[in-house]
Amino acid sequence: MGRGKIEIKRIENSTNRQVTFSKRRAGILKKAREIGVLCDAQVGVVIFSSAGKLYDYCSPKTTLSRILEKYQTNSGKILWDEKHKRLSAEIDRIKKENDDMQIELRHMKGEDLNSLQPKELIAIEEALQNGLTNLRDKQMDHWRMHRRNERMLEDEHKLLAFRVSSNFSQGSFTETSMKAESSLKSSLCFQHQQDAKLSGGMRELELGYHHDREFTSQMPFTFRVQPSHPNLQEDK
Amino acid sequence: MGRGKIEIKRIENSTNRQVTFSKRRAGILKKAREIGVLCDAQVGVVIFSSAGKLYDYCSPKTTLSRILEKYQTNSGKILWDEKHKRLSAEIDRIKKENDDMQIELRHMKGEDLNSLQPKELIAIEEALQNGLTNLRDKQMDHWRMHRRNERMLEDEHKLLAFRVSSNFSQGSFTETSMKAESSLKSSLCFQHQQDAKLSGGMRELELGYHHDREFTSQMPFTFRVQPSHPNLQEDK
DNA sequence: AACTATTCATAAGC
DNA sequence: TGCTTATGAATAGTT
Repeated sequence: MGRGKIEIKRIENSTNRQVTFSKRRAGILKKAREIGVLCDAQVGVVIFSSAGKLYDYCSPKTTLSRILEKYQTNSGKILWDEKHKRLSAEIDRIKKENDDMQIELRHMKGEDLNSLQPKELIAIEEALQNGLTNLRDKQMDHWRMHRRNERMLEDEHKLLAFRVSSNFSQGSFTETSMKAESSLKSSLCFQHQQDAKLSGGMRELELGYHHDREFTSQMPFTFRVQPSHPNLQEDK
Repeated sequence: MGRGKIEIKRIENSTNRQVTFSKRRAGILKKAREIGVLCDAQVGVVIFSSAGKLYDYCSPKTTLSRILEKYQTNSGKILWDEKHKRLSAEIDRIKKENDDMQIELRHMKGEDLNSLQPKELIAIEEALQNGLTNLRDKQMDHWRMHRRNERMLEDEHKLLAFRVSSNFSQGSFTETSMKAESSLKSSLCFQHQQDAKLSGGMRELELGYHHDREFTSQMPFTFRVQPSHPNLQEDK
């Protein structure tokens, strides 16, 4: 389509090649635009001149990224770089891990058990039983800590009550009152408090329990016991 | 360039559009090939029809990947960024899901309970208890199925034994022996077998259990019972 | 799918 | 590069 027919082979004259490139490039991009409009197609074109200059076209309402993404899902060919491969591989890996855990979790909740063999059911039963044992141990720990803390506060309360009363009656601390206090200390399980002070943050943790008024009602009935001092007042 | 000039706008007639698409697509791909040869250019073309079908062209001696890589370094635009971000976001999302499940699973196994509040412990305890209940229901189902199958086989065995013995003693089935068999059938829990036959594939399933010699040893001790006929021989 | 009348793209020349 | 023009290619509408 020109003044003469040309053979389709590399144009050796560089100027000529450059001119032809410009004309044909414009032609292609125009055609690309046209087919997009006429036929409602999505087109992406990337052209590099022999000099390495870039020209491109992409249908409006989309991006090269999106077209290429679609290209990949559609063709199965992978255009992206190593990093993306790694990301995709990781997604696949995590998804699988996820599915496995989901299944295990369902099983632990007693769901979707139909496909399992008796042997597998036993394994799950053991896991549940084991979990329950561990959990109840932990609950027992909590409970003991709570009880110990309660006793400590009781002791402190008695000690303070003693100090206040001797202060009122004598006006100051005497050797006698100190001695009496010391004796009171050892008669109470005061050592608990010393232990707690040594273990730093533990103290706060334990006090935390005391302030949680819901605690007792939350204890499972298995561990709920009668208070040893039914008349002890809660501090307000 | 056809019988008449056309306006560059979407062709409404779908057949027409499809035909035009085919023609022009071929034209573009041909032009792409030609400019590559004539002008020593590198070309990549991706076209999606309105139906979503993919057509593409890429200069020989290269790949779309390489062209697009060059596109990115040359244009500064990063084609993958969008996709990359989405992948990373998805990874984060799945990982979080994963972690949550991991934690839940640990808790269900009675691990890592230290940071939990008593209230949370109770919730887990309930989940475990519930799981155990569901699981044991399922085990009970299995067990019942197994037992039923066992009974059926026992009955069949008795029936066959009866037939064989009357065959030997009388040489053929007499009315008397038929009557006796009928009476034997109703005295046995033969109805079970009839039920099973009605329910198609169930029979195979149940027989499967009988062949699983590990079954009994796998039953949790809670459901393991004494055989009702301790002297019944297993078939070898 | 083929045909063909037309329009379009473009090679060569300036 | 841009413009012109002759010519071959592409293709719209038809069969």
